[in-house]
Amino acid sequence: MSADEQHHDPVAPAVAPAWTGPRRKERQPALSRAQIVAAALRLLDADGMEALSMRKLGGEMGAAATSLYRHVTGKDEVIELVLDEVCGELVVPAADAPGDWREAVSRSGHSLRAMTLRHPWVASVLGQAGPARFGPNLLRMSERMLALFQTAGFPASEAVPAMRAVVSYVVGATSGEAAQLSRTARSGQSERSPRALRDENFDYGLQRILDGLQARLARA
Amino acid sequence: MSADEQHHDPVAPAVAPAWTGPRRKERQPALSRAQIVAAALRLLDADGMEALSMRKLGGEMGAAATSLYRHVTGKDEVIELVLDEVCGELVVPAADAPGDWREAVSRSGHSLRAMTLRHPWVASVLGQAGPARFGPNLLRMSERMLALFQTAGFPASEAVPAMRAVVSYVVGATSGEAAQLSRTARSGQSERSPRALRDENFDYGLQRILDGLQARLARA
DNA sequence: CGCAGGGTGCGTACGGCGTTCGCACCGACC
DNA sequence: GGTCGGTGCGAACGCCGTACGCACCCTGCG
Repeated sequence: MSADEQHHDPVAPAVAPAWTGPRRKERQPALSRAQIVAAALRLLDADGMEALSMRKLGGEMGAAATSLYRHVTGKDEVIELVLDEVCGELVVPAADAPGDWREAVSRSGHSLRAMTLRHPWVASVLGQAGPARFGPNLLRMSERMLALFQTAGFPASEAVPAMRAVVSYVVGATSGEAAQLSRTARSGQSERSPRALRDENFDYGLQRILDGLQARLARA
Repeated sequence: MSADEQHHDPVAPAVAPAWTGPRRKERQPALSRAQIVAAALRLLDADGMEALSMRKLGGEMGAAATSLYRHVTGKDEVIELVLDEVCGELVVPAADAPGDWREAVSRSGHSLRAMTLRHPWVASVLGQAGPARFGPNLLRMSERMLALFQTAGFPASEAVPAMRAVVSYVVGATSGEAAQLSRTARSGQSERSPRALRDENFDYGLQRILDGLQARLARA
């Protein structure tokens, strides 16, 4: 897993040497996997899912669409890679003391929501088909979150459903928010409901779920 | 709503009368809004979201793609209409006695999940962008469900977030299920987790949310 | 120093998509 | 019988994802 970890600067044009001079055209410096992911992320964040096409993605880095296929199997893989990239922004506390689980899960849920609202296209990916295969970042976050429930004391048969309850709520709630957000963004007008109220409503549901899970845990 | 209920056979060439004889081609019998919705539903249920194109939809009823635009503004409207059509399958109990709210909400949640699993493409619509405008069926169901929370005794400021909590969970959980389901269906192999276990896991999360909401209600 | 060979960019092309436009035709109404 | 609104549709436009093969460059070897 995790092929290359270069990643320093995806745009740096092989800086200094005058080179032999590119004969035919401005030869692209690299066009690597990492650069493709960075460019795709730029397009997605700027204009959403429908703005991501292989042609535009190539254009974003001054290359032709078909060149991308040397580095990536297809559009699906690009989306998988970008999704895993932004999953690196997630913050899931480590499972230390059993007593901290509620606060830790709450923070994780808010972190997932915040990431999705920063990158509203994530909702389309998560809500629609879900990732076919989990990337390393997403996998790591899932395992960390599951550990939270396990060390909290949930029996083996309940840890997974409990985690799924929280994640499903966050994904469902945030998908709706992101859709509404990008719709108002497209139509230009200002938000209908202020941010503070949306935050509050989200937290209301999350706390009710945690209440239910906590009660269940106490009864064992 | 529900313009005409002909529908007998979308290919039948206006059976009995010799007619004057269709001069140029086999003239289609009607091609109405209701027929378009029915044909779209057939395609979607059979082969999922990616199988719905205006050309295939036309072909399904023996017509050209462009003919559809006489009855429908575009593909988006087709999807809106079909979504609202299946929302007619939802069962949301009426808000009678305040004490029945938990059972009623639970039934509503299961009904939404069952409908979505019967029509897995619904998850793509709900999870991705959500309906831009609510159709009459969806609107009616939303109002009925909100009434459930209001008569249960939730204060005005909490009824909406409480409902959203339940609906968000159901949508999020079911999207994941539907995606996994259609993925295994496409790849041909049998289901990885048996139906009974999936039902159980879904109900676990739903009951925890209801526990949390019930506790909140009791504290007021 | 020359040359083979693999990696890489890209032009072309194919099939499909949503949608627009103008023409041809039908039934109904005056 | 003539007109006129409604309707189906062929052609076309500009997108899309992707397969294929050619041209080029860099590298490593003799």
